[in-house]
Amino acid sequence: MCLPLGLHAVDMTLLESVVKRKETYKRGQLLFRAGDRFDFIYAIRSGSVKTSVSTLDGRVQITGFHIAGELLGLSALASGQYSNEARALETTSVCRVEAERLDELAQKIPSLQYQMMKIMSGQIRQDEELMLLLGRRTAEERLAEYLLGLSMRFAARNYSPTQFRLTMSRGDIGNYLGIAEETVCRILTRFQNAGLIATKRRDVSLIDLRQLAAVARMAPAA
Amino acid sequence: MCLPLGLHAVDMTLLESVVKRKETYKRGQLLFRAGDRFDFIYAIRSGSVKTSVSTLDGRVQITGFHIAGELLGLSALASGQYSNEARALETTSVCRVEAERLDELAQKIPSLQYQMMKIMSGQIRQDEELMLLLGRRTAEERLAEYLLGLSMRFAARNYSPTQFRLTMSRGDIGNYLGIAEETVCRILTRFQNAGLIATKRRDVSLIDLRQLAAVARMAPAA
DNA sequence: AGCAATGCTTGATATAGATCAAAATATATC
DNA sequence: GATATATTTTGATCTATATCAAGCATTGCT
Repeated sequence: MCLPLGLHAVDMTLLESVVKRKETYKRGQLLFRAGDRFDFIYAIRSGSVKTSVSTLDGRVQITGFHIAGELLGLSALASGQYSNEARALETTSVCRVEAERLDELAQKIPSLQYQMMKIMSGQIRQDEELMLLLGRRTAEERLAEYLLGLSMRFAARNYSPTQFRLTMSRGDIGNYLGIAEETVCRILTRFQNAGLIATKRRDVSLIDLRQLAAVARMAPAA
Repeated sequence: MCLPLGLHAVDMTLLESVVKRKETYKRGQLLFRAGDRFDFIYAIRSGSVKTSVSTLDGRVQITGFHIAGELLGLSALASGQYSNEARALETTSVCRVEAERLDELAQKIPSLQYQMMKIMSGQIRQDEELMLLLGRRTAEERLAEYLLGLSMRFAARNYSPTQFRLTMSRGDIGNYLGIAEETVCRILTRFQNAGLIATKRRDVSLIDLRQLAAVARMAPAA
């Protein structure tokens, strides 16, 4: 099933009725753009997606990388328009829930709204973390934290937390972390020389999680 | 009334029953801290509040300044604990809604949950903007945008959009914008010399909104 | 298979803004 | 009302990271 919302089985069939199944996007394809009318909430089934916002003069800030089980489009609820754009990083399969039916549906399934609020609350918390990162951390800390964050998300989905493939480019990572592409490369090299990680292009192994956490100045990734 | 949620009159009386009225905080007092059990949603009646998150080693990032009509504590919903801390910048009066009664209440007033979702959705959007600011803008742009943002919020509340008092210190502003306190001062001086603003300590007048918007690289503040 | 396009890496140089230091002004305290 | 404390401002110097530049590796395309 598509939406990891912890609903009762009864509610599920109701929900199924508004979920349009299995849209697929190829690498580079847009799911939606900023300013588009709010049509759907998206849930990622497989693959990965980046979301971004931009200034009028064209500078872009990537605001998140999203993998299986995560929801997209929530910030459109307030205004009826998407505020960000979402683009597939690889072949990606999603479910979509029609926005219009969402109100109507929420009346019937109170727990749905509650779950969605929880998800949005979690999103706000995550955004606060990213602000802390962008405003207060050094480039090394950012990258170490980034790798550990990915690691934990993969772990939560029963993928290897120490070996994974980055679906985003160095440029995307740098943009997301507020540092230059070249700085990303240099620091990855530094980490590699220090024996913290091994990289080969987009494949990464985390070798010394404890020391990586020390660099990130976080608690060790339990 | 305290909560600007656009509810029906019928619902209002219900809501009143869970709203504890009129708590007041003095400058510097804490409303809640990160890690505290999630007790209340706060709505600001008057005054102003800063919210912040911190790293384990004590670095702080201010994530917002909040004025009358705004809600605090929403990000605690997901985990049952506040993720940030909130501190009064001046004498501040708030209403509090008990978190426990919120679930129960939401069942009775479907539109309440919907309104709260809209507010949270708006918060996510605002956070995205701040990320864009922290990740991609120069110090001058940040400060110009900051002043214009305040201006718009005051305008929306029928206060003067061109003359207001900053309730936060230069240090707070710098922290929020991800720049040093000294840089805030220098740039304010630069703006003043260029005839964009006038400052006297915490009192600010915006003189040339159009040019300020040009510096911020935003659309003119309609 | 071979070529083009894209993405990654490393090096050299430049700079925005941080940090350090200290004076000037305002606010709080007794 | 005087002294102490905190905030703001300005100046001098330093540094982390950006930018510019060029070569290398990989992937995709015909």
